Amino acid sequence: MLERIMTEQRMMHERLEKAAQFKELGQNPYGNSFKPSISAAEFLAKYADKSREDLMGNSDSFMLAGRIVAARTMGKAAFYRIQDAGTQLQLFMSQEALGASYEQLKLLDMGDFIGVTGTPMRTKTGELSLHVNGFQILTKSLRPLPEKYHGLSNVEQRYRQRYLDLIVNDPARAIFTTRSKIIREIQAFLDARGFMEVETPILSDIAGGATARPFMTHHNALDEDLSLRIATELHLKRLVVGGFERVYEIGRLFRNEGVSTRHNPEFTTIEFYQAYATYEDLMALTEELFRRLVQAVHGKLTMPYGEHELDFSKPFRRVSIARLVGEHVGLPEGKIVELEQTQDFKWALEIALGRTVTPDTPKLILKEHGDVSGDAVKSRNLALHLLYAVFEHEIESSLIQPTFLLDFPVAVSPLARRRDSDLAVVDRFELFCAGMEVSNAFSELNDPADQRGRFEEQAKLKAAGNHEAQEVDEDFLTALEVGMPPTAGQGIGIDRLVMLLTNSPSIREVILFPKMRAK
RNA sequence: GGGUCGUUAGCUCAGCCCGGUAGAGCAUCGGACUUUUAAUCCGUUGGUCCACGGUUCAAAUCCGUGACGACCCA
Repeated sequence: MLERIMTEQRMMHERLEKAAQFKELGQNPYGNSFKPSISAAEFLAKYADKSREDLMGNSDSFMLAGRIVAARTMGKAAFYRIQDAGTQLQLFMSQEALGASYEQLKLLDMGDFIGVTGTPMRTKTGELSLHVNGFQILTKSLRPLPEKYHGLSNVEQRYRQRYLDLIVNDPARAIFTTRSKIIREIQAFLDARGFMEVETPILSDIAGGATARPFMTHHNALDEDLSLRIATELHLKRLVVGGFERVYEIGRLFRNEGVSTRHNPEFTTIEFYQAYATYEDLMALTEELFRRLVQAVHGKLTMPYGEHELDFSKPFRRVSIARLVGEHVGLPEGKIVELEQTQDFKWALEIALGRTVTPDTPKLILKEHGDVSGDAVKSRNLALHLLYAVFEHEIESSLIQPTFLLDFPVAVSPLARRRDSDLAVVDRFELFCAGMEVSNAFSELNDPADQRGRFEEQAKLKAAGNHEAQEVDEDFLTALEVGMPPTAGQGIGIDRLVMLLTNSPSIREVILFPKMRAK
């Protein structure tokens, strides 16, 4: 009968049998009464500098627990290896020390959790180990672990059964401990500067604060359609209106778009807002923050990403969109300066043709702006929008070293403050590293009339079929009418930041449970 | 949304071109072994070859469709 059933089921059957045998011996295979007296990491640290001779006859007794990840039986002695919170410890089990219970080793399998008592020792080859004089089953594992040498490399299974990945793949585990550390560093950095961490709604009447298509849902009792937030921006700014002058939120956002190595439908950002600050203040703050993070993760101010070496030690480059495009198409310096100041959208169009993501992108941008003739600000806004499209398609991915991108057109910045000296441009920057946008910041728009106009522009786009455009958020406008102090705000994509700092090529490597198609 | 590649034992993979009884290593199970490090040695079990359809005397293999995944592009 047993011969006919599948391997894994047969293994499970065998392991259930062993669990039953433990019960017969009076040991609960899912008991909960074992209290370790030391962790594996602490144990190893405690005796790290003790030699084999030092430890001979040592009678310090410890209780440790962990999952069995290796077992080598040599007859009357055996070497086991347990993993406790990511640290592995070798156990020396001998018939001499264990007596009759040595036979019960046969009831153990890879993956079981056991509790052991024993004394420190060093083996012939010098490995610090625990000389075990007693053990008990803590949790019987019924399913086999991945293969010990090749481990688990099937990417799909690594993501779907992340717990297996975490058990057997140390680098995967390290990414998530680093992720946690990065978030803690950011919190400490902001807390030390008087910021307060807050939580704002995920369920929104209107999904605003970003250009993205939201997920829709419905509240039954209220019979209301709701969307999941696509940004935390508008709520955080309401809090600045309310007098919390330095706030931040680390939170999950949801955007109903494609899945790729850089996009997961739910992802984490931090947004922070500081009253009486400008985007220039935030550039200085950002440099400081990124240096601190790189230092905390790598212990120095340079770090690898893919084939590149990123250097955070020098002041980050600050450069306008127009200058990068001018350089990209090979304009002489004089012309670049001219392009940075340009109101000549026909010139910009000439440059943009054939250099955008689709051939008709420039056409669509022209259409969006309508007739701008005779209006210097509108013409300049359009020109810079066209150049921005070139940047996105041809230049963005080549910004390897930390670079602040400046002089965004109003058209692509519906929530940012206009520059006093240049009304087509907003006081905004984006930070790029390793070809990725990792941060976006600006002096906030707090003029309710201007904000209403920008919302209305967005609403027009939405009505014309752009699912990513925003709606007019009357409640937010009311808040601005009450009055928001001059403020600067910044958003940082935590997932991309972690990708950057852990040299991970895919966002799925830094999200514990990335979205996979339902099976 | 498009292109390329992939899906075979619990895991890691061969086999596919060129159709002919389903393979290896690890894991499992049994045995030997008191200092191993992917322990070793002897033996053993284990399969809806992603699914469906087609071609054929015969399909893991050739063809088609679909599912899922990875990467690249949008």
